[in-house]
Amino acid sequence: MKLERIGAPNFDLELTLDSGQTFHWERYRGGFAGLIGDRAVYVEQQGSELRALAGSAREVQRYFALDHPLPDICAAFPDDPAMCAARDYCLGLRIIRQPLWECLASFITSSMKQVAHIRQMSRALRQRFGEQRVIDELELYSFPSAARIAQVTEKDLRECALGYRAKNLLGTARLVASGEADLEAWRVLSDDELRARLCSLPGVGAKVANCVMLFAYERLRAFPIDVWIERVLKERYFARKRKVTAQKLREFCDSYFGEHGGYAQQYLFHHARKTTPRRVKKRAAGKAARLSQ
DNA sequence: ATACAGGCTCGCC
DNA sequence: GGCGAGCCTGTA
Repeated sequence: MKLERIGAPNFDLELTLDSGQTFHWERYRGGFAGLIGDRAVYVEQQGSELRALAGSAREVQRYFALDHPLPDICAAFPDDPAMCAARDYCLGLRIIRQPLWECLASFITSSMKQVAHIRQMSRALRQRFGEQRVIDELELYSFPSAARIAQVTEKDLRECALGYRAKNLLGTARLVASGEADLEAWRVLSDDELRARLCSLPGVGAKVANCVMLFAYERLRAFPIDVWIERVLKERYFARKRKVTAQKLREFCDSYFGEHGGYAQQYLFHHARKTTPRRVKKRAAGKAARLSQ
């Protein structure tokens, strides 16, 4: 393989790909293989450089958001213990720029699923309905377009283990394929208008809409609140409060974390997910089980 | 085995 | 308009 060198200071490839933003990159040789849009890419990290086999270095730079001023963004985080711990843990984690449809579709399938499950569904959809791309000695499959998914049946999607998500994905694919939901045109909308449009799609609520805004539409204020973040916020920012409503959390996040709230969220999220000891989770589950007997 | 996951939606109050 | 239950499936 003949690899191209791409300068990538303040970037950690593995950390970024393992932070729950995207669900299809595979470890390959010393790096990762995946697709950027329709193009197969191999990329590995060597210190502050990437070595890539890709059609275009610009696409790689853009996808991994190497232009984001990461040190400035991190320096502007609120100065509190939870945030500082997350910042130190997540050095080089970037919010990437994904294709709109792929990101939207992936997060529609993510509801009530762990990362491992989401990856399986993504793989099944790609292998059945995507287009094959070969890179080095590896066969990859692109994420099927909305038009392609709009052609298949709910049963086909259920065979990809989507369960009740099949109906939502199909419904949204049809709206996008028909042009009724024009994802590209929505780029010009304000955050609030964009969120409202996204939430009008089947299978998309506030959480999924905020993920798509953050990971595809480059809305760096967007702050998805899932069960992990909710736990972190309640423990670290509302420790003494008894009752914290969803709306209170929402208002707090939007005002406290500010302009780059999405980055703050991703750092808090990843830190919590990777440092919460497994045995604590198990113990909590076991305790609940015993209590219910 | 069986509870539970990185939610959305609908029906009930 | 807030709250709870149901929805599918793979994993621990």
